[in-house]
Amino acid sequence: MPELPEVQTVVNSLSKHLINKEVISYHELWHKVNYSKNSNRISKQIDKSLKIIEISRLGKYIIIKLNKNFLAFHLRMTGYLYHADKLPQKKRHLRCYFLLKNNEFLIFEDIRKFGGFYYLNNLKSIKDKLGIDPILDNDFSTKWLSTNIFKFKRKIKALLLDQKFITGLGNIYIDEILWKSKIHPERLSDSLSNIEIKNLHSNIIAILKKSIKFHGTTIINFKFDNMKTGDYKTKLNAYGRENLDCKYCSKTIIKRKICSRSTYFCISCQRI
DNA sequence: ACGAATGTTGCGGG
DNA sequence: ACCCGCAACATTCG
Repeated sequence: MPELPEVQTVVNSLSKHLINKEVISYHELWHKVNYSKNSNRISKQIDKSLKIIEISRLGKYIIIKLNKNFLAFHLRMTGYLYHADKLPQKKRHLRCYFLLKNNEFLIFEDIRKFGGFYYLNNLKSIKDKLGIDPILDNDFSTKWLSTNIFKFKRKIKALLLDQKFITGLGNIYIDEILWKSKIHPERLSDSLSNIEIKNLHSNIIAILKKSIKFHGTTIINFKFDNMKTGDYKTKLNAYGRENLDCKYCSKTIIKRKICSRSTYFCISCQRI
């Protein structure tokens, strides 16, 4: 579920609570939660003192910098990473947690078990999977987008879903961005006009920034900071609005499988 | 009751 | 290159 704005929201929230906190112990309740399969190393490192230095975002990864090594969490569909001063009452979806000094916790819950973390010496393997970041990377200009978008002949939705092209976008925000840009999701990337690319570029930035301001979008499961939810859901113009009127032209928003994903778009504004 | 759908990613195969 | 289907899971909805 979580895309760039939701991940940024989690990062901002965690930063408020976790900087300089000492890690006392690690507890794993679901064996696949550590993608690196090196949980014994975490425990060894804890014995030699482990401390949280900084929290940041790389694409949809939450990076927790420790005095040695990094945790790189991915929430996938239903992951929920948060700080609390006690464990959740219902442990059903608890997958792992870190006990911190003074009886605080860093808790990872995940209904569908797709989420988890890497425990790494450096972030190279993560960075290698990711393209440009539309919010954090100053190189993401209209010029960057036009020169790179023409290198491919792919459905624009497929290209925007590709984390190695632009990192951080997912199904909801792509539908929102393409709706606002009046671009059909199946348009081929090398067929876009300069003006369409310019709009696409500015809408990517504007929509992501606005959503971050509203703490992201909660459809069903997204939560941050011990049970808070995202308010951008009230701002959605395309995603989830099947059979409702387009807010531009009053024609109908339809839902169709495109790129194997539910895709919402306006039959009139977004022509192929 | 059962099949389909859900915001992600990675893989294999055509 | 590019696209598709499927798998990893649990839960909800029609």
